[in-house]
Amino acid sequence: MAYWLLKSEPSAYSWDRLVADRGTNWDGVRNAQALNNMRAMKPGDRAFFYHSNEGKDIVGVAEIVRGFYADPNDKSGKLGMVDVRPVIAAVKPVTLAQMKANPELTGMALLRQSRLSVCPVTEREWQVVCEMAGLDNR
DNA sequence: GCCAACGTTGGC
DNA sequence: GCCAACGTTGGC
Repeated sequence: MAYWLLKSEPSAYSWDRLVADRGTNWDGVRNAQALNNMRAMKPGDRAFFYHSNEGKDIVGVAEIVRGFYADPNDKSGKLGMVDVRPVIAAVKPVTLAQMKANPELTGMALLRQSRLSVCPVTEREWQVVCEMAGLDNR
Protein backbone atom coordinates (compact mmCIF):
# COMPACT_ATOMS: atom_id res chain seq x y z
CA MET A 1 0.00 0.00 0.00
CA ALA A 2 1.23 3.47 -0.87
CA TYR A 3 0.71 6.76 0.92
CA TRP A 4 -0.15 10.15 -0.50
CA LEU A 5 -1.15 13.67 0.41
CA LEU A 6 -3.99 15.58 -1.20
CA LYS A 7 -4.15 19.34 -0.98
CA SER A 8 -7.32 21.32 -1.09
CA GLU A 9 -8.26 24.84 -0.24
CA PRO A 10 -11.03 24.54 2.35
CA SER A 11 -12.99 27.24 0.54
CA ALA A 12 -12.94 25.06 -2.58
CA TYR A 13 -13.46 21.64 -0.97
CA SER A 14 -12.98 21.03 2.72
CA TRP A 15 -12.52 17.93 4.84
CA ASP A 16 -15.95 18.54 6.38
CA ARG A 17 -17.47 18.46 2.94
CA LEU A 18 -15.67 15.23 2.09
CA VAL A 19 -17.11 13.71 5.27
CA ALA A 20 -20.59 15.04 4.50
CA ASP A 21 -20.35 13.70 0.94
CA ARG A 22 -18.89 10.39 2.16
CA GLY A 23 -16.39 10.64 -0.66
CA THR A 24 -15.76 12.41 -3.92
CA ASN A 25 -14.07 12.30 -7.32
CA TRP A 26 -10.66 13.94 -7.04
CA ASP A 27 -10.66 15.77 -10.35
CA GLY A 28 -9.54 19.15 -11.62
CA VAL A 29 -5.84 18.39 -11.27
CA ARG A 30 -3.89 19.88 -14.20
CA ASN A 31 -0.30 19.66 -13.07
CA ALA A 32 1.57 16.87 -14.88
CA GLN A 33 3.51 15.73 -11.84
CA ALA A 34 0.41 15.63 -9.69
CA LEU A 35 -1.39 13.65 -12.39
CA ASN A 36 1.47 11.18 -12.52
CA ASN A 37 1.18 10.66 -8.79
CA MET A 38 -2.54 10.06 -9.21
CA ARG A 39 -1.86 7.49 -11.93
CA ALA A 40 0.18 5.52 -9.42
CA MET A 41 -2.68 5.37 -6.90
CA LYS A 42 -4.38 2.08 -6.21
CA PRO A 43 -7.55 1.25 -4.31
CA GLY A 44 -6.71 0.87 -0.63
CA ASP A 45 -3.94 3.47 -0.67
CA ARG A 46 -4.19 6.09 2.04
CA ALA A 47 -3.84 9.84 1.73
CA PHE A 48 -3.53 12.71 4.16
CA PHE A 49 -6.02 15.47 3.54
CA TYR A 50 -4.30 18.84 3.75
CA HIS A 51 -5.92 22.25 3.87
CA SER A 52 -3.87 24.79 1.91
CA ASN A 53 -4.02 28.56 2.36
CA GLU A 54 -6.43 28.41 5.27
CA GLY A 55 -5.38 26.25 8.15
CA LYS A 56 -2.32 24.85 6.43
CA ASP A 57 -2.74 21.61 8.28
CA ILE A 58 -3.43 17.94 7.81
CA VAL A 59 -6.95 17.41 9.04
CA GLY A 60 -7.74 13.83 8.17
CA VAL A 61 -7.01 10.57 6.41
CA ALA A 62 -8.71 9.50 3.20
CA GLU A 63 -8.66 6.26 1.26
CA ILE A 64 -8.35 5.79 -2.47
CA VAL A 65 -11.35 3.72 -3.48
CA ARG A 66 -10.86 3.82 -7.25
CA GLY A 67 -7.61 4.19 -9.16
CA PHE A 68 -6.95 6.66 -11.93
CA TYR A 69 -9.49 6.90 -14.73
CA ALA A 70 -9.89 9.32 -17.61
CA ASP A 71 -11.94 12.47 -17.30
CA PRO A 72 -14.73 11.99 -19.86
CA ASN A 73 -14.97 15.76 -20.36
CA ASP A 74 -11.33 16.14 -21.29
CA LYS A 75 -10.63 16.07 -25.01
CA SER A 76 -6.85 15.89 -24.60
CA GLY A 77 -7.15 12.54 -22.84
CA LYS A 78 -4.53 13.53 -20.29
CA LEU A 79 -6.75 14.56 -17.44
CA GLY A 80 -8.31 12.12 -15.05
CA MET A 81 -9.33 11.51 -11.49
CA VAL A 82 -9.41 9.07 -8.62
CA ASP A 83 -12.20 8.41 -6.14
CA VAL A 84 -11.59 8.97 -2.44
CA ARG A 85 -13.52 8.55 0.76
CA PRO A 86 -12.90 9.88 4.26
CA VAL A 87 -11.47 7.42 6.77
CA ILE A 88 -10.86 9.35 9.98
CA ALA A 89 -10.36 12.92 11.13
CA ALA A 90 -7.11 13.88 12.79
CA VAL A 91 -7.44 13.95 16.57
CA LYS A 92 -4.95 16.81 16.50
CA PRO A 93 -4.52 18.52 13.12
CA VAL A 94 -0.86 18.68 12.11
CA THR A 95 0.21 22.12 10.94
CA LEU A 96 2.74 22.90 8.26
CA ALA A 97 4.88 24.63 10.90
CA GLN A 98 4.91 21.46 13.01
CA MET A 99 5.98 19.38 10.04
CA LYS A 100 8.71 21.84 9.11
CA ALA A 101 9.95 21.74 12.67
CA ASN A 102 10.25 17.95 12.71
CA PRO A 103 13.70 16.76 11.56
CA GLU A 104 12.23 13.44 10.45
CA LEU A 105 10.09 15.20 7.86
CA THR A 106 12.63 17.45 6.15
CA GLY A 107 12.53 15.30 3.02
CA MET A 108 8.77 15.40 2.66
CA ALA A 109 7.57 16.25 -0.85
CA LEU A 110 5.04 18.62 0.70
CA LEU A 111 7.84 20.68 2.21
CA ARG A 112 10.21 20.45 -0.74
CA GLN A 113 7.66 21.35 -3.40
CA SER A 114 5.10 23.63 -1.93
CA ARG A 115 3.12 23.94 -5.13
CA LEU A 116 2.60 20.24 -5.78
CA SER A 117 -1.03 19.48 -5.00
CA VAL A 118 -0.75 15.68 -5.00
CA CYS A 119 2.35 14.49 -3.15
CA PRO A 120 3.81 11.09 -2.35
CA VAL A 121 4.38 10.28 1.34
CA THR A 122 6.88 7.66 2.51
CA GLU A 123 5.90 4.99 5.00
CA ARG A 124 8.15 6.54 7.64
CA GLU A 125 6.68 10.01 7.05
CA TRP A 126 3.21 8.51 7.27
CA GLN A 127 3.95 6.98 10.66
CA VAL A 128 5.51 10.14 12.02
CA VAL A 129 2.62 12.36 10.92
CA CYS A 130 0.01 9.88 12.16
CA GLU A 131 1.65 9.98 15.54
CA MET A 132 1.64 13.78 15.53
CA ALA A 133 -2.03 13.71 14.56
CA GLY A 134 -2.97 11.49 17.46
CA LEU A 135 -3.78 8.64 15.10
CA ASP A 136 -2.14 5.36 15.92
CA ASN A 137 -0.55 4.63 12.56
CA ARG A 138 -3.67 4.78 10.50
C1' DG B 1 15.02 23.90 -28.73
C1' DC B 2 15.84 28.11 -26.12
C1' DC B 3 14.21 31.53 -23.23
C1' DA B 4 11.54 35.70 -21.98
C1' DA B 5 7.12 36.80 -20.54
C1' DC B 6 3.33 35.56 -18.25
C1' DG B 7 0.12 32.85 -15.14
C1' DT B 8 -0.69 30.11 -10.89
C1' DT B 9 -0.05 28.20 -6.37
C1' DG B 10 0.43 28.78 -1.81
C1' DG B 11 3.26 30.37 2.22
C1' DC B 12 4.07 34.44 4.67
C1' DG C 1 -1.25 41.93 -0.59
C1' DC C 2 3.28 40.37 -1.69
C1' DC C 3 6.39 37.42 -3.72
C1' DA C 4 9.10 32.99 -4.42
C1' DA C 5 8.86 28.99 -6.87
C1' DC C 6 7.43 26.89 -10.09
C1' DG C 7 4.75 25.65 -14.85
C1' DT C 8 3.21 27.13 -19.47
C1' DT C 9 3.17 29.66 -23.64
C1' DG C 10 4.83 31.53 -27.75
C1' DG C 11 8.25 34.12 -30.54
C1' DC C 12 12.42 33.35 -32.61
